[in-house]
Amino acid sequence: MARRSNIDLTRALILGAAFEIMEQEGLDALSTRRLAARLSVQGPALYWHIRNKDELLGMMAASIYAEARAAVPRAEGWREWLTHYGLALHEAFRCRRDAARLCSIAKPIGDPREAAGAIAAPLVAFGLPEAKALSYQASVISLALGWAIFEVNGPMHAFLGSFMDLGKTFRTGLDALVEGYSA
Amino acid sequence: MARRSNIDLTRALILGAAFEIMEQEGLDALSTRRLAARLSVQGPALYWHIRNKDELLGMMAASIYAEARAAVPRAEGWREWLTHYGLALHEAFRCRRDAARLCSIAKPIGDPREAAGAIAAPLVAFGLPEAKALSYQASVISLALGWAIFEVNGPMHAFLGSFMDLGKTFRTGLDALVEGYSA
DNA sequence: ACCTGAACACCGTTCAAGT
DNA sequence: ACCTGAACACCGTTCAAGT
Repeated sequence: MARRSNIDLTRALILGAAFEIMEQEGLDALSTRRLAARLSVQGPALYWHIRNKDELLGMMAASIYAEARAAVPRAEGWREWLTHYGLALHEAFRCRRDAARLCSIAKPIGDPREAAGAIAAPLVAFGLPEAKALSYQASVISLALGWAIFEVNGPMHAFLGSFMDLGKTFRTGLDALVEGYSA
Repeated sequence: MARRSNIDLTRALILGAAFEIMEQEGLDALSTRRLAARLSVQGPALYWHIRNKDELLGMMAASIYAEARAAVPRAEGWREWLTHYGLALHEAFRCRRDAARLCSIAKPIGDPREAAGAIAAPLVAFGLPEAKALSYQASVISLALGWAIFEVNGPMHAFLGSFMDLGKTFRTGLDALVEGYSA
């Protein structure tokens, strides 16, 4: 990635650079000063474009959730969709370094009612009432996030990995959860 | 809590003070310098007793898990125990301020094999094989932690709370998970 | 053995000033 | 409109020196 200069900063540019730092050096290395340096700019310059670091983290988390939703393959029923959504989230939290940690500290951005509608939509399309759709998804997200947090925590990963296959065990739990909702 | 002085520092004293700060001022306020100040001592003094801040956080997390395990009432079968364990964890993560955030970043301390045995014991006592016991508990812990992380995140709590009853929805998910394991 | 003082290399954020 | 320089109030950790 060549060093830029004399190019206007934009929120998209900032978001991209933030992901690059998080993936290459980890969430702890994502400081406003380093981020600015990668954009060939001084630290305070960022504050013209973003309110503060929390807003940036919120944007990053929203982008991760959106990507996972988009990665869910076409399903034939809400059970199948929910399972694949859980798998996609779990994958997203693990493939992008520190994504799980990021999503656990990020504050939501945007309008709740709007977001809720968009989140529930795929399940509502299969005939589930919106309240149930949101309830089911909240648990699936929680399970995926909780698992990913442990898997992404280096020493905890080693700890758990010493007596179980993490991927398989997550799948077993996810299947049990979806199965339980069917009953 | 009267200001101490001229009293030897011990790991127990440090742990207690750390919990006080976390509960009263939040995890972000738990810096080594503040912790030392509360113990009427200079920052570097802590490093004689603990290896570093990570070790301290690990001790705190272990203590939270142990407390939740101890809070589970007598059960008549593994399903009942598992459900109450999930509820106790959820409660522990919510009643102690920032406990969920702490547990999601804390690195495990101590010997894995030893810990695994202790963790699995209650379910093994009900006749479950250790591998299953650990698998079931890992998912219950993940679900409780994932939920708690969202509930404990102020803006996220408001966001989710605007369209669901958090406590009830967690309970529904936990029941579905345990039900699913029974099938 | 246990603690202090001083230092190192950082943070997020603010704000006047520059262009 | 957009960015810089300087500053404020912090971090975790190390290490020689004190007692």
